[in-house]
Amino acid sequence: MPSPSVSSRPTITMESPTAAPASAAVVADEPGIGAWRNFLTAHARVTRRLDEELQAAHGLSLAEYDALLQIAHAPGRRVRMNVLAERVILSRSGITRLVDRLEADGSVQRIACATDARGQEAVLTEAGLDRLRTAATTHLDGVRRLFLGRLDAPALDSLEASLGRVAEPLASGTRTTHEGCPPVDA
Amino acid sequence: MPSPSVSSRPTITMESPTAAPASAAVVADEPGIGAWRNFLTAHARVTRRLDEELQAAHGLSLAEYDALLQIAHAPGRRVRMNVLAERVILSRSGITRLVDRLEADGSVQRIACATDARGQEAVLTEAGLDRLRTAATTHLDGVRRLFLGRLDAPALDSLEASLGRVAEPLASGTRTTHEGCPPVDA
DNA sequence: GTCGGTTCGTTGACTCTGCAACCATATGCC
DNA sequence: GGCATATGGTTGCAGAGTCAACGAACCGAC
Repeated sequence: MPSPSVSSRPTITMESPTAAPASAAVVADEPGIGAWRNFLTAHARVTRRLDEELQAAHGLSLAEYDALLQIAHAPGRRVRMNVLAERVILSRSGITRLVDRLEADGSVQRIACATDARGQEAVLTEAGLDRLRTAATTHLDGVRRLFLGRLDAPALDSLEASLGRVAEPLASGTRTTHEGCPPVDA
Repeated sequence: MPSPSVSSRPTITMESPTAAPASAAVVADEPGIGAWRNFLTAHARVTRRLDEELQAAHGLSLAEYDALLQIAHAPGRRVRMNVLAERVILSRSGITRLVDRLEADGSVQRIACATDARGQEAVLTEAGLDRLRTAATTHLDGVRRLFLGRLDAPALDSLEASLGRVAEPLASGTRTTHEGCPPVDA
């Protein structure tokens, strides 16, 4: 996995009034900053751990796992590269390469889109589904242990609502593209 | 910046009882999973945006900003590489390289640790402090706009508490190393 | 002392990601 | 139909991160 990075909290303070050249301090103790920092820290630590576990047990990165999951959820188990990129939150080139890897190991197959000649779809293979299923037990176990298990129901609800409010407005431009190509089979 | 990746939510379901080879579905609608997904999505989207802004306006990545901030906070504005890595949540080699970059642009200087000959400390230069200060306005503005501004005080408190509980237990081994080398100057 | 095991920071090799450029196709307008 | 523009996916390249291996220094037992 890439890597996190935790930040924030500046403001200006004087170290010592008549101090040497090393003068002003930089820290903001604005209210809410604690939440922000914990947000960053929690994310960095938890995802790092989950990624390690997933990698060790199944040779999958979190991003790859997520991609498999997204495809599995899609109707017909196929998704346009386009849409997949947006869901996994990766650039288009990033998705191209990620799907390359998944295709190389047989978890996914690329097919041309029936209605748009420039389109490609990633479809989950049986092998990919198996892979996802077994990986899921590891992953879910980790999520429960490291995240869900630390929080009670009200906290989870509150978290979901709050973070939903944060995430929503940043949804990338209104998607016009349909998630897959039209019904192909019966 | 690296990159996120959002995941989760498996379970097994049959698509259609007597369906073809493409059989089981994978999705878990375990309670709490919504919170987890929003957590991942919110983080991915917000940090991506903040990173872009910081990069565009000041040529700093979020990780670099964070490192500068951590150093600025430390007493004497110097921190052992060691400790810095842990705070920024980067591997040791990652920190070595990040500090390389900051040193190259004059924001930081490396000095030998007085009490431990194998140690190095990163110290903030005046230029680095300026850089941090100007970047801070951009960054803080972004954090307020994209994160803090979406949440009211109780939500922030709850978030801070919840995510604190998540992050805490994952703190890396009890740090014995002191954050900097002993008092060097007056 | 000194010897074995650790810890510190750096380096080399590699992986993953994004950006910009690219070609192919789609779409709207004339 | 024919052209200008936008969109979809891939590719070259560069940036940033990890892991494993390394030398140097520390630390404790003997």
